[in-house]
Amino acid sequence: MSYKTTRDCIVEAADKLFYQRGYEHTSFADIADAVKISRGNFYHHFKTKDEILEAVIALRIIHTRKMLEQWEAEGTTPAERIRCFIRILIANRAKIMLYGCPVGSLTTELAKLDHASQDQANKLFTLFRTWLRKQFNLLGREDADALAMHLLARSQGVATLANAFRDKAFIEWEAMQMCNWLDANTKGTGALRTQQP
Amino acid sequence: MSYKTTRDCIVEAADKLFYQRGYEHTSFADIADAVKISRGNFYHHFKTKDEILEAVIALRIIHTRKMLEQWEAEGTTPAERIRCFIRILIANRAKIMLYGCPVGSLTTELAKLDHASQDQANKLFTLFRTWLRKQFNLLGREDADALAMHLLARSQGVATLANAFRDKAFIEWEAMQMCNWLDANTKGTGALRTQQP
DNA sequence: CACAAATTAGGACAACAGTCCTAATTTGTC
DNA sequence: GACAAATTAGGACTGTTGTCCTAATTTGTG
Repeated sequence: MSYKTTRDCIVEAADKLFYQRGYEHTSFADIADAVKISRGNFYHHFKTKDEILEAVIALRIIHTRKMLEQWEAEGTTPAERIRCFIRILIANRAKIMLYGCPVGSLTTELAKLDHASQDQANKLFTLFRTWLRKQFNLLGREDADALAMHLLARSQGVATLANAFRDKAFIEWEAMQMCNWLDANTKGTGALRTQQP
Repeated sequence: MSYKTTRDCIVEAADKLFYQRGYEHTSFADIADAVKISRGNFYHHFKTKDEILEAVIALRIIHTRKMLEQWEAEGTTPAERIRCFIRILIANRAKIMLYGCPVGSLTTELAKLDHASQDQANKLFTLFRTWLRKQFNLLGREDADALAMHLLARSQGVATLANAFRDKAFIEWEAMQMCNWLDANTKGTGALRTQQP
């Protein structure tokens, strides 16, 4: 079992291409070429391009959930978990410099297209937002949601500028600053260890 | 004199549509409809779509330069001038919620298209970066460029999230936080008045 | 007014997009 | 092995895109 189905291959290829080239600039033919199947076969699995986008977003949501759960397990303190979030900027810096943030660039594009899947794509942001808010809550912060949004915004801005300027050092510098900011906002409450959910 | 030429009308309409719908999602016909001219006339002024983009970017650069010069004149201190920059988030919040930041969303799109005008579009970012760096320099900060990039990144992030969540209060809150951050980084040097350039 | 230049209109053109159909092939089950 | 279901291939179709051509009209100049 667990052989990759054709459908899975399509979604994975579309996921990659939507990230690298954008949704609209990726054609059926592009995806079909990447998976090496015919366009006819394609249509058997997805009736419209919008359906592929939905599947791609659903896949990204699953991956994101999994990642957040892993951070939940890895991080021994809420602050350490939040640092996991900050570190993805470092880990993905090469791709970020080339294509920006997968979440931010998709939501921005769909907003301009006024696309029906806007809300679904925004759920990706909400996943991070809710998760971060939870961590800040565990740290006893009343303004947990504002802090979560603040951190999300900063990482988005870093991705946008790093993409424009192709600046690796900037990503690393700003990630460090975000960790410093986190420490400053964690002082006093940071020693708090949290139970497993 | 100073009647708007057809060319000017085209560039203005394209500027607006590129911002609202994105470059690729805006067609020749869309622009022609907006200006109410025929596609044939269109081609007389611009041989390719890329040429329109170049003209739009050139126009934006001019507008940006003008705006920065105005802030230079308005702001009595570098800190006050930087606050002018922060305040555009507030002033343009309605459009930002609908379409994001004109600079950020364009550079992100062109990066994905691997478009020839990427560098030109990035010049818009560089204009703000250089201007902000200059202000921080006048405040005696050795890390002026890092501070400029930091502020740019934060405003980009705010625009991206405000666009995704359609959250007006978030823009206002974050703009206030940026002003607070500015004050904290201006203390001691802030009283420094600067000469006109 | 005359005449050349610039501008405008309308449509032709090939390329490409997303969509959909039909026939061949493979797969799974009795 | 037989047969139904699922999958795949290849191409047709319709609309749209960017590009380009030609003819008509307007504009400016002597």
